[in-house]
Amino acid sequence: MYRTHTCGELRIENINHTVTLAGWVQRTRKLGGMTFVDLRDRYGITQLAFDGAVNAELSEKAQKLGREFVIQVQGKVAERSSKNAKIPTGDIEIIVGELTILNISETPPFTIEDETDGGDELRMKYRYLDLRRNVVRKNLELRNRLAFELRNYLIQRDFIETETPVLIKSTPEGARDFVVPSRMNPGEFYALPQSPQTFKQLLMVSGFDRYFQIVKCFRDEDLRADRQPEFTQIDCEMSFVEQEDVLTVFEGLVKDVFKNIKNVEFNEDFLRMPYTEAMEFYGSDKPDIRFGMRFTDITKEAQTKDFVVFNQSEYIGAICAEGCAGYSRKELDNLTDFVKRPQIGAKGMVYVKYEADGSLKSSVDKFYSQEDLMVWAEKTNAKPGDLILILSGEKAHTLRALCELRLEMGNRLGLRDKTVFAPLWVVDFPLLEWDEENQRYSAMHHPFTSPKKEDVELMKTNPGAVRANAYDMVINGVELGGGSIRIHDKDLQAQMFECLGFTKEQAEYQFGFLMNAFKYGAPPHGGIAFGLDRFVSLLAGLDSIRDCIAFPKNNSGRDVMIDAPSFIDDKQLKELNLQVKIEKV
RNA sequence: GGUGUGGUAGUUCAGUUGGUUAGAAUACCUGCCUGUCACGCAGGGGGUCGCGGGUUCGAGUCCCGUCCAUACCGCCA
Repeated sequence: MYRTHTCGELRIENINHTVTLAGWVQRTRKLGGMTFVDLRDRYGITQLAFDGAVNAELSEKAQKLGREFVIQVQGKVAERSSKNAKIPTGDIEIIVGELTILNISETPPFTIEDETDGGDELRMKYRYLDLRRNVVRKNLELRNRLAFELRNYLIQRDFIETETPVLIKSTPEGARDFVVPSRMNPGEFYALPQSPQTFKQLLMVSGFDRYFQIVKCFRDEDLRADRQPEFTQIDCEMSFVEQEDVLTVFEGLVKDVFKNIKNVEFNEDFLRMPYTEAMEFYGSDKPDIRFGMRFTDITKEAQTKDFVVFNQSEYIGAICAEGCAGYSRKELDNLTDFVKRPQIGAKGMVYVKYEADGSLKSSVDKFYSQEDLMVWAEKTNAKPGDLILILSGEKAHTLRALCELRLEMGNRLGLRDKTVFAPLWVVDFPLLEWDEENQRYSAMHHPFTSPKKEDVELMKTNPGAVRANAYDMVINGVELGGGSIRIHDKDLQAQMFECLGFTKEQAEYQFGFLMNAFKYGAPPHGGIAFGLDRFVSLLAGLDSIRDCIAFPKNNSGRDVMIDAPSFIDDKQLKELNLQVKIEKV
């Protein structure tokens, strides 16, 4: 038996017990005669004590232990003469009688501490060492807990977890597919699923009624802090439901999870915000509503004088930053530079300071009188002491820039507290969006999303105006999940493909199996999928989803630990009937 | 594909206007130390300044190119 206890469980009650522990050497402290070793495992740290006066040979052996050696000790639990209140096992130590080195270790390239000295790149290369650190392990424990709570909630409500294939068919819609060559079918490729979308719909046709799956999905697109090429979804689908039913079940799930894991209770129903409202007042389809600072459209009020910049703008929008009238020229310049960055691309920023004495001072005083400015102040609900920030230009761009400015001001004013959670549903998304590049409509959500009944007629006359039965769950500006009520009628599905510019033949080639299934009694159905990685990082307050994934990819989609992707040898290529044109390095 | 930031000891970083032998902390090694717990004290070893080219009497520092990392934009139904 390697151990009788873990390194986190011995307490004062265990005094005089003879125990065996095994773990990693966190650190040794040599004080001449006495030697102390911190022994670590997943559960904690226990101090080992060696007295040179009692057993010189054993003490010498202990002094030679290096960091991260794997050892086993047998000894007696003793009360410490000087206790350590910082750790749960701090009242006791092990007076070691036997020491076995199970494995030696090279000195690790970074310290295995909560505050490690290792940088991100190094930690990824030695991820197995990084995972020994408490902070990273705790993220994975939280992930496990979340998955448990989700399964628990869903299974209690008759959802069946069903696996769907990973080797499927490539489709041109949506994200770029990862593809896998088929050896037995020369020249043909599987694709890895971007989501199990069509399979879960087929399960509804099969009568499974309530399905879920915690499942890996794959998208071959550029990465971000919150985007990995393979990521995990909580994929769900239900039959005989309308939008309201889906929102109720999954609002319940989110509430349940927050209560059980974070002890956070949402007593009110989640806000429902139409897409158009989110765009108009937050410039985003995933607004962070932990704070206000909604946009005010002052286009009409601002186009009253000879200020050419405003007069040539399609849209002029303002936000009111409470208590910021005291901002210095330097701070305002800094904000202006922020919105002028190429990523945001505003041409400039106009400010109006509503001074404490009630006067108004702006960067456009040359053009506008106090009375003019007061109209803006009233419209934005500004009070003395507030600062009004104004951006103008082409509407969509300006809304987006204003969104960034609002979030930046939220950060500066400390309004984006990671321990506060502000959930909402964004609803009534457009069914389609115009794709400039391909000069056609594409599905905003996906091609299986149903249009609102009252908008179906518009599909022929004004497709861009059709609203969908689609919804996103957003918390703190993070799109946690999204879904829709699907099309279950083969004719409507055919019409949708037509809207997307598919020929009948293309639709048949890509999705014939689905439309075929719809011929055989498809029930009304809909569902939702949550991003598990984003969910965990939201709960843990992480900046990147990488920190809650055991073995994540870097910014270029590489696994720097195993060094993937990599070239394959000529024999493998030949079997797959593939030729690679790029020279191997 | 684009923009910004970074690359100097095992590691995290500093390095002034281009100027002597490139520093600190930490880790590592040696010695001392019987109640430490981020132990302490003394000493020591450790550098392709990412790579290539250029300017210069002289480049870690300036210029050009390139690679890598990272955040964002495009992209991600």
